[in-house]
Amino acid sequence: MRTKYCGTISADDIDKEVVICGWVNSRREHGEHLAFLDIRDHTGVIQCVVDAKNVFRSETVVKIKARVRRRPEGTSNESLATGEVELFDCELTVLSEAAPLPFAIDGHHETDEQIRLRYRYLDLRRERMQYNLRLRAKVISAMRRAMEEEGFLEVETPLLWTPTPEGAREFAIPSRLQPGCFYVLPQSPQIAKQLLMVGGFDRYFQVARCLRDEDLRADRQFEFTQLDLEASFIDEEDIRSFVTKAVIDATTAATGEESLQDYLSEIPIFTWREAMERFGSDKPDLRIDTEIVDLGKGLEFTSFKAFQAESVKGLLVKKGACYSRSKLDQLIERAKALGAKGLVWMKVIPSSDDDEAATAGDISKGSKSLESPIVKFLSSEEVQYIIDSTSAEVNDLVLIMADSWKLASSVLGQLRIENCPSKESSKRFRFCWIKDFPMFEGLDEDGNLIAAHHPFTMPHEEDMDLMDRDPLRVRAKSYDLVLNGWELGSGSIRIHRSDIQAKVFTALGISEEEAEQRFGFLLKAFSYGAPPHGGFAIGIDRLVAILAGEDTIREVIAFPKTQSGTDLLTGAPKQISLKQLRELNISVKGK
RNA sequence: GGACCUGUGGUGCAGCUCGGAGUGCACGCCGGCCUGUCAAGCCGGAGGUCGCGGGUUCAAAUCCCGUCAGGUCCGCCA
Repeated sequence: MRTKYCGTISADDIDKEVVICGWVNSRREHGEHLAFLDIRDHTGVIQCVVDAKNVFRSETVVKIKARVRRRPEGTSNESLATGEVELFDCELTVLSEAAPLPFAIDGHHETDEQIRLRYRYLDLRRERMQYNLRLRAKVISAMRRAMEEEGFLEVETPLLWTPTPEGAREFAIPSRLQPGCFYVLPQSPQIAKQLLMVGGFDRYFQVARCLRDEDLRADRQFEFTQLDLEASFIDEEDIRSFVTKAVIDATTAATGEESLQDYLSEIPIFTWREAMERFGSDKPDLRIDTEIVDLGKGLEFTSFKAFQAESVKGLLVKKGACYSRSKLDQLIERAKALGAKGLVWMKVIPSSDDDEAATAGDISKGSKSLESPIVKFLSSEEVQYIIDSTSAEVNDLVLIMADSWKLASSVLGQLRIENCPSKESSKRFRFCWIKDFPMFEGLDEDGNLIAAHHPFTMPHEEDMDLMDRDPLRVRAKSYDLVLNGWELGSGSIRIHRSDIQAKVFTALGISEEEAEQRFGFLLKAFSYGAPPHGGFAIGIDRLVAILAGEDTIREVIAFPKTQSGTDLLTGAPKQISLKQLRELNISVKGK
């Protein structure tokens, strides 16, 4: 039907006849005998010279047979890739007329997301979505290639799976042939891929759709896509190297910048404990340089009651001394909203000769003064210690929290993200690994431990003896991949020995009968010779969103749902007919 | 389940604090003019349940209550 894409026509085509197809992007009329139509396809735009009777409304789909010529002297358009040439002698066929559009395709102003989603097919025509979805395809393609180069085999697993009540809420699918019974859509192919390991496919991967019936967020949809992988006879480092290759290849393919390889290939690894200590988060944003500082040592014997806590930590806010009193009050409120009892601030200001404020105390060397509601409760050594530990300079602000280790860390970690500037640098993509997560998160109402991951995660061998004595200190052989403060994926080495599995089930308060009922088929599979194995899953939507510079994964999904789980384009979810319900043996209660 | 933000011709915004006639800007749409524009330009026109419901008031886009939709977040997401 066509011989050329619009955006690819160049001076090389001058005097040639071409046939193009596309949408009317814009038109400029100059009277009866001269008008310009810009025709657009996904490659770009080309100007066609026509007469007025061949002018059609924007977004009309046309086919144009025409000749290419150099534009007349002085009329070329340098801001257009095809701006040197134009089509003339146009034989124009209207393939499909367009009604006036609800919003403009050319993105000169933002359109409300609600309207974009209602007319998603129009939104998809826009450059932003064209770019994002093509970027997504590049990323997935690069990942597939990376996995295949490492000897991984792509295997599909069922969407209609069995309920394994744990973790995320599942979507249930009623069975027509087995009345009253349900399949569920998989939260992830976790168990299926472990069965593939038992089945001897020792390197598996899949671009897998996962489904979780949980509340939606900017980085969470009901359905999302993972690069899911699992391998046998490997250790943690092997998994990290497979995943590293996949994400670096994907990033390089997406950006086209080979130069990124150098810093990307050295992904730092933090233990969970270390990440919490230094960044106050298990998904630290490394684009922010500032780290949380432990002040426990120098304040060990402080007489200031509020600082007599399990943990005292400080956060330096560069140039923060200019914060107003109300801004500081907001910070304290924010800390309280995050669960803190309080927050102490300390401004470092230039010392002045007529310094007489009751709240200000001189520190040594005379160049710095402090302004803080609590400085009078601290010794000058303690104050100096805080200044030195945080490397605070004149015009900086120090935030200090005394609380439990976990709370002090996580609250300052959140304040770090909200108040400390991230560095503008060439290192746009800051990956890191977090490993050695705690095996258990805490206790539930019944006093049972709560698994931090799924119950098949292998504990560290050297922590096995803690399982009975101090289970909360047991570290798991699990690892997360983090990019710019987003959790990109996680994985673990799995338990393949029944004695360890039994211990973990016991710790979690899962009885033998219950384990048998929930995962019996998996445990049975493990009894017939299961290889040591482990794996990982990378959130592709999140990765692509970050690579595309988007704030939500909806921008990299063709047809996403709203926060309340509806599809504004189709109107789903909808009621189904009584006939359908009868076939499924389902009756619906009124609201 | 909870907190906060948004909702004004087809689109994007202003108007809301301090109530006074649906007032304004840009784009689009319709008609006219225009032979080198390129987000063309010029002239004219049409287009509104100010999300919806209630309340306060002589008077509500504006203040109050409720509700719906969209978003951000908490809870939730092994």
